[in-house]
Amino acid sequence: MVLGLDLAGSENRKTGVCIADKKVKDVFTVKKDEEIIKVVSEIKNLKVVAIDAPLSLPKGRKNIDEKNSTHFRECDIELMRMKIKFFPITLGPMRMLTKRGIELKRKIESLKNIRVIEVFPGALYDIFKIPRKDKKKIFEFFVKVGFIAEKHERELSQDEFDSIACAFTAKLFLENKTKELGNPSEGTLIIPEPSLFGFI
DNA sequence: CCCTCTTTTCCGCCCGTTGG
DNA sequence: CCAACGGGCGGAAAAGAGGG
Repeated sequence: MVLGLDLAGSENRKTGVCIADKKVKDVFTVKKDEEIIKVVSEIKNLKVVAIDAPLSLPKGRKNIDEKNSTHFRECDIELMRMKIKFFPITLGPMRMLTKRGIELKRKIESLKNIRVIEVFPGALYDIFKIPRKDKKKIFEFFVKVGFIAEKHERELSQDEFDSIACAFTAKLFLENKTKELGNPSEGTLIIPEPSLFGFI
């Protein structure tokens, strides 16, 4: 099983959660870290947790709040070179999200031996040429690749779609269909193998 | 629920200047 | 006279706060 999390920066906002293996089993939202930990601990045979949030700091930056000119990790620079747009981790609310992501990764890894990876739905959408905010197109893509059923009883939110994108990236990761950006000693970002476009 | 403002950074584009 | 370089400006990216 894999778990996709579209992490919010604050516990007052909704975090998208997607539980899947070959297909999506459940999609919902939660708010507190405590609830996320509960979900993680209850899933049997959980292999990978894929989180949409920065899970590391650039080398040369000890603290996220420190004001210095280091704003990017190697994986961020590689993303930039691929012309995939994203917000720097030092931008306003992103600082909060980064702190929460790093802390959550630590909590999950201390819980049991689960691989926690950083992912980015925006990169998945760009690689597969789906408009990032077009829920209809995103839904159609996941139906086409056989990850979700054609009918869903409820309209899903953007947070939930993003969590599905995280879970899908985790599934590709287990199938060795992903690319690891950056340096493992600093922290890496897992994205779908770009050459998959058109073959999936 | 929705909208608007703010945050940081880089890229792309246009225009002006400069040097060959 | 024209190409090449560079500076300035606008836009885009994710998310929270605050107000409707």
